Amino acid sequence: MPTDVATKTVLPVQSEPRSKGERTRERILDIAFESVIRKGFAATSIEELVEAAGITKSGFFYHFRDKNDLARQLLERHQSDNEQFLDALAARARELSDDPLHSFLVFLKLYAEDMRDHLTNMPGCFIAAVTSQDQSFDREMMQMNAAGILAWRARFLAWLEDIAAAYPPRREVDLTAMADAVLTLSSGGVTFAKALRDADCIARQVLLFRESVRLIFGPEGRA
Amino acid sequence: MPTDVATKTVLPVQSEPRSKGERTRERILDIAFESVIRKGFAATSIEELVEAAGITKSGFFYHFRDKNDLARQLLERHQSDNEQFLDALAARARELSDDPLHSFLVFLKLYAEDMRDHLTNMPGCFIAAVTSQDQSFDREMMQMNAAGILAWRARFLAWLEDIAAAYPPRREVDLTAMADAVLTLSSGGVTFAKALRDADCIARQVLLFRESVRLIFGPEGRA
DNA sequence: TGTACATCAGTGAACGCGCGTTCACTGATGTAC
DNA sequence: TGTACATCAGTGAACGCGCGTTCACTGATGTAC
Repeated sequence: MPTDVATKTVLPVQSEPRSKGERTRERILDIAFESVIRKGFAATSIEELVEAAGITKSGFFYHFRDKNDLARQLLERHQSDNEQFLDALAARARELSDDPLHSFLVFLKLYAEDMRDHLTNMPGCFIAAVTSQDQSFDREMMQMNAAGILAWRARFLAWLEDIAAAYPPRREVDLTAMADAVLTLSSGGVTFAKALRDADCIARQVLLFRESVRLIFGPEGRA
Repeated sequence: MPTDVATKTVLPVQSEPRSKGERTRERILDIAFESVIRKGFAATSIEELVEAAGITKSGFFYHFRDKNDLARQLLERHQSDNEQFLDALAARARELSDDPLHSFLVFLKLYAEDMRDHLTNMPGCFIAAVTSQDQSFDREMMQMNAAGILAWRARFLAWLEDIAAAYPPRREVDLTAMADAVLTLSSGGVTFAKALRDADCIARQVLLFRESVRLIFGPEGRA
């Protein structure tokens, strides 16, 4: 079961003895995150959040300056969780092989398997939820979101360049597009999976992509 | 310029002399569609729609039973527009070649080029907008949405099965995932493109997918 | 160890605004005889 | 060709509800001396 370790890293194991306020704040964020993914940000009311969290509305405003601040904190936390998640998965993959192509293929396999289990806690879904409501947020939010996406791109692009150096593909290939593909597939896959109520969709997209990575860089794709 | 024809079919050329009410209704739908994609459905208010359309709120309720009815009509129109769009593109592609693989590759090329131009009027974006707000809609909406997606899948799956019959791929390949990929890429691509303000993203994803279709079924992918 | 004060983590009541929705009415256009 | 009536495509005013936000206050916990 090589996925066990990766699986656990999705929820960072922060067992720090946080303060009461901190715990409440995190609880609100948890509830809000789930609701934003289910219904979107605009359709998520503060009233329902505080009811679910067991506090009053004023309690909410003790932790968040306003609703936009909630969005900001939500995105911030999601991005750092995601970074940790990717780091852990990539580290595990690299641990198993020094070869960049091989470890990338392992990474995609781990990623796909993880997607199968955690529909909610996924990279693409929150980005999709945020982006699909673009104009409701302020510029800062959109810049944070874009920056997060560019970080994904940079991370995978570097990896792919390593691969391309070791395994020069026969045909010219758009490495940036390949780097973007992982997130694109996740995001589109979540949409698909939600609409069809079939969590498997994302994993299958990732595995299909994995297959084409293998074809592009593998012996079949080379001269 | 082989895309010219395909391009025009995005907006069905219905020049029927529609009634005044019909024109107003369509105008509302146009404005609403654009706003839903920009901000999401919940964040789109009837008030702003009627102001942009130049009528009063009561005028809106003459054309739509309630806000959910607007969503339903929006999705209905979008789906039929999309079907026409795909039909036209597929017909054009098949016209150029009898070979299923070749015509599919042509189709993807036309599709990619079309995506480059029409960020707004795209397949994936509305589905993403609708799906990301799942729980705000009634069951009927979600079933319509799922049905539309399954129609996409069926259409492409049939095509891919034709291809696989003519060009048996060496490795076992998940044809359903491939069929879903077109829409997944579009949907994820729009999210990506919007977040990064770079319309090219989608086209590049589609072209990358096209490359892997070529590899999977092409001479490199076969025994 | 006890007291004074400060900070934390909220409560409770009230606010005004905008939203979706309703309802009685209307002027323009279409149809029957 | 004119009149009576019906339908179309809306208007205008009002509704109540829920939303995000504010503000004065509070009981529990932490810190200084």
